[in-house]
Amino acid sequence: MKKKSDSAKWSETETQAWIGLVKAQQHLIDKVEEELKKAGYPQLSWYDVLWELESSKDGSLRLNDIGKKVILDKYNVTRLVQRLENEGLVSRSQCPVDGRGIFACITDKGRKLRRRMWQVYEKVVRENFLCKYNKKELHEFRNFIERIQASRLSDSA
Amino acid sequence: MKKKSDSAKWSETETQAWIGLVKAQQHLIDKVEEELKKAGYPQLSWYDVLWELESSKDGSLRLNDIGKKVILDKYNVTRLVQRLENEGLVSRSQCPVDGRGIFACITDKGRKLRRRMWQVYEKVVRENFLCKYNKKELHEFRNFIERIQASRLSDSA
DNA sequence: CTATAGTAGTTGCATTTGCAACTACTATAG
DNA sequence: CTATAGTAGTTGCAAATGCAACTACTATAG
Repeated sequence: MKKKSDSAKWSETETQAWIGLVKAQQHLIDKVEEELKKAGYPQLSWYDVLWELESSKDGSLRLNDIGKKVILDKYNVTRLVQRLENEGLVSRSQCPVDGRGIFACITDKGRKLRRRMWQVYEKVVRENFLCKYNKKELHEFRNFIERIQASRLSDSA
Repeated sequence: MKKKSDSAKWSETETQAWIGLVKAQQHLIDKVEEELKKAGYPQLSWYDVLWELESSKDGSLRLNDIGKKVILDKYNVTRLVQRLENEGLVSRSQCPVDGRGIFACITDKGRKLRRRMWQVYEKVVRENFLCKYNKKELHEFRNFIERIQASRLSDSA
């Protein structure tokens, strides 16, 4: 009557679901990156930050909050925002209420770039992912995915 | 009667499915990496290569084939295998039939490490992903994922 | 056989990331 | 107010990755 951690045995379905998930997502992301580069645009991570800024009130966020939204360590946020600033895509400013805080604010140039990158991004995702499912299926798919998220959110709570 | 690329508008479900997929997978991978590190083991990419070797005939593969299996550019394969060799986890040898080819062959030490890493890896995936679904759901999930893969395979054909 | 194109793998250089230590500020305890 | 702990952001150094140029070999064309 043993039952130690021979949990090590996975069924075919389990393996395929996990490996499939990893490989499929990697492939999709690689494809997006590839197309962005081909079009002469910067990395997806730049897009992510620009997008978060654009969807925020005032087009600005504190570096710390950017880090949470795009899941990036703080030192990487510092540097990414630095690069964005060098390209004139965002501007930085001190937080008036918290002396430690730094705001990044998207510029017009940043907004324009994001919009152009979106053309490429959205096309890849539509043609390689969204188009594979009809409305009902996509809904189910989203529900499946949400279950993983659920545990993530409660983790950080 | 216009209909240019204002494909740019996504439904809520589309957005959530895509963003959810990306974030969920990123979270899962981060979690695996975190636990591996916490346990004092190397990166997931090391595991991937060791696993591919171990599941191959003779425990060996050509660098080129490793690259295809784990989706890594050739220069990264060279270096990753170099690191694995430095740690005594694989050994390298010339391919007898193709003078350009190099084989990497997993060592006993490599097999042992992979097995130990698997303990950690499998636990994270089970507790954060697999456990969210029953048999039937997992099956459906896999089928959803496979559709993305389908296009990937035909790409490289 | 010779020339030419293609493939496998490596390497130098620049960029990006991870880690740990650091500064500067805020929050809490006394 | 002072001390102490915690948070936001930065930076130096090491490791990893991307890119392009390179070597060495194989495959094809003539």
